[in-house]
Amino acid sequence: MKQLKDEALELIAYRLKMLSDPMRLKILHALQEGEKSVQELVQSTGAGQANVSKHLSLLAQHNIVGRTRKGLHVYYYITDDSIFKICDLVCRNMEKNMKRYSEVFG
Amino acid sequence: MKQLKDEALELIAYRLKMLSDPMRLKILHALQEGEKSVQELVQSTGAGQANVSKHLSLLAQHNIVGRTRKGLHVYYYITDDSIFKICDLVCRNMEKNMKRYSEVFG
DNA sequence: TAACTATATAACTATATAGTAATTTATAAA
DNA sequence: TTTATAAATTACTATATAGTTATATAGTTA
Repeated sequence: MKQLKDEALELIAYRLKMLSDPMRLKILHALQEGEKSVQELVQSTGAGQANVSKHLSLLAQHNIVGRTRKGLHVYYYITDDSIFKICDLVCRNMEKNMKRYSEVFG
Repeated sequence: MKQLKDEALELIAYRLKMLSDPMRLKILHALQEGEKSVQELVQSTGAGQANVSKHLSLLAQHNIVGRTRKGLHVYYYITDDSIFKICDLVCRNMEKNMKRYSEVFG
């Protein structure tokens, strides 16, 4: 087993924290279709513009998304696909738990 | 692409939140060696007893760890191995970013 | 029973952060 | 230039939670 230093654990935790917010996941899920402007994301998520911008800034800082300006619009796109693998893992495990739960309790 | 409902995103986020804390990761990492008592975890993590207990309760609520009492001691063990796959994914991606960073900035 | 040990819980403090409203910055077009 | 629009930032509020101290609970042994 690999011995992880405290510092490494902090980095991992900090990165996972990026993914542990429903609105950020919603944004990332929307970006899975392809790059989108902030406005488009505001519409598709139903969140406020400032809020979406802030989340996107965070995600960009962590190299989870990238940005390109095209005229007035700034388009964001996903640069780290591992996000979706992580979500899949979580989903599969939740399903497994549900299944076990229903087996035990009928 | 699978369309995820808001509720599903909240569940995923809530679960990932469990993994987005350094101390919890430290505890889980220690448990990777095998089941451990609260006391042992207090020692190996250097955290306070109440703090460790609280984190373990949270992890147990989310079916990430299980517990067995043996006399005075309560032993915790991991029930959800996907945690480590998730951490591996995060680690690998951080390495990739580091590499890219050093390529760009020397 | 009483005394002791391990764990859990309650109450509290301090901190982090999601969301919002208002403002600023950046770009485009009239 | 002025006007308009998109995005980012600032300042603020409200909430959640990590950590701590003190206490309660659960189990063991004398």
